[in-house]
Amino acid sequence: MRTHSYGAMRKVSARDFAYAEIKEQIIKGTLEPDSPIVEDHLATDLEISRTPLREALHRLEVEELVVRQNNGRLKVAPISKKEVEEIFTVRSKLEGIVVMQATENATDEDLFHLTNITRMIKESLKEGHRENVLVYGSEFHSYIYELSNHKTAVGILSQLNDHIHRYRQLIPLRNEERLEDSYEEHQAILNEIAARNPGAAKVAAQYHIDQSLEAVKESIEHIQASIKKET
Amino acid sequence: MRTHSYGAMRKVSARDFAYAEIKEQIIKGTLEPDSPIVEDHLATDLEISRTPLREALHRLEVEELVVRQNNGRLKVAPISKKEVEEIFTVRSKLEGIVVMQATENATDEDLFHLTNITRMIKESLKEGHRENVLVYGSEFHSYIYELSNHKTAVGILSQLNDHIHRYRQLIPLRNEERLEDSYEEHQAILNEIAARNPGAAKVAAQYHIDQSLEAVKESIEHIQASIKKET
DNA sequence: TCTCGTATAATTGTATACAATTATACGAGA
DNA sequence: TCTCGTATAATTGTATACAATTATACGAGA
Repeated sequence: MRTHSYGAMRKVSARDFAYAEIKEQIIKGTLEPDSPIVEDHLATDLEISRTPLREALHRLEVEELVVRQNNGRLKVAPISKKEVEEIFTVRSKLEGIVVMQATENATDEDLFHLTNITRMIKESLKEGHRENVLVYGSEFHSYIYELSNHKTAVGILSQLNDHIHRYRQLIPLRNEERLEDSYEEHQAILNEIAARNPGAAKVAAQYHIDQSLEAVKESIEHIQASIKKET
Repeated sequence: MRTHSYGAMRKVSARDFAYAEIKEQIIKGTLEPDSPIVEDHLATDLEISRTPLREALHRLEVEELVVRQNNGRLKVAPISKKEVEEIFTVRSKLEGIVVMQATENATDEDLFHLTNITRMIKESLKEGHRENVLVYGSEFHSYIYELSNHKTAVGILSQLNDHIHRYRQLIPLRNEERLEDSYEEHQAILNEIAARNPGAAKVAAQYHIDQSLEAVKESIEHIQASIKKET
């Protein structure tokens, strides 16, 4: 097994290493949708034995990034328009819950931090650093997740976001203005949190997710031929 | 490994057998909250080897029915009031989504079936078969899950419901009238589905879940001393 | 050439052995 | 008696061997 040795870094188990590695490859698209997974090959690639690998694969199967076929073999999960819609629908509601809680828990310090992140998004936009816009956008959401202190919703959101990140990689956004709209939506969420208005913050958060879904759907429709229809 | 042999029954893997068995024991309370889990003992009990057992335990860990301690050993997940509240909050939103979809998909036949289930709940109530009230109540929800055709939400709901069932086992309901109120709420959901009113059905479903939470919270407060506070 | 059957290879599922880690028992010394 | 240290036992993590299942290759017969 490949070992990194960053000073006193906590040694990670072969299982967790495999889980993280395979998940990343699926999200990045290195492992393409529908491509077959053979335990022995993957174990050799990752330089671990099949025992911890199987535990990692089983988890990915439960999380539906990997699916089992009728013949008992695994493959990388296919993508489907219906699944994207479902994921965003659920995500919208959960982000609503989480933002509402975060609004109630936010201290002035937290507001300051969120304001800074939002400013970074704006500047990245202005300077055309599209990559950074996404990075700070994720940071904005993550910070709100932490603030919410809602372990159940956040746990589910993390899983859903893995899937969403994969779709983002696989389906290039068509609408060039989406990033700017998205910034405005973040700003709106922040404003409502700052105004200590949980209900309005919830609405703003849900609007943000719903708009993201619309953008993704539009992109999907453009390349629909290559996307397998929901089974 | 214990094998059942119901005719041409599909042979289940040791892993899935262990998963189902342990989960049931946790939900039923046979395996009590916080009790330690030792792989070797459990493997011996279930008459399987540690390899498939570990895969099952890992899944239960991801689903948070089992938690890992700092020393690397597993124990049955503790229960906490905060967790119940979180689970019900999320469940409320997801049931809303699912009932709304179900309303849109329901055929007259489906309505007929739901009406029958509801009637069974009513009769079980009248005859004092409290056990059956819960059974048909679950059936009511399951049928709506199927109707919704919303794989993502239903998958999450199933996991949440495992936790809820455990709380139900561990925390006896205090409010004797809850079952009757619950029946009325099912009836209300059914009425809105029959009226083909997705929005109203959603509201009715969420009200139902929110009321269930209130009942559970009331019961918890009564035995609070024995319940570990959220960490 | 095409279809089918069968031998062979590939793959998954499970048990087990062993190394690494952590807990426990217990005696020495105060 | 109490505390600490150390030997021993218990436990987890991983690799590997093998059995069971499934896919593949390939030749015989039409």
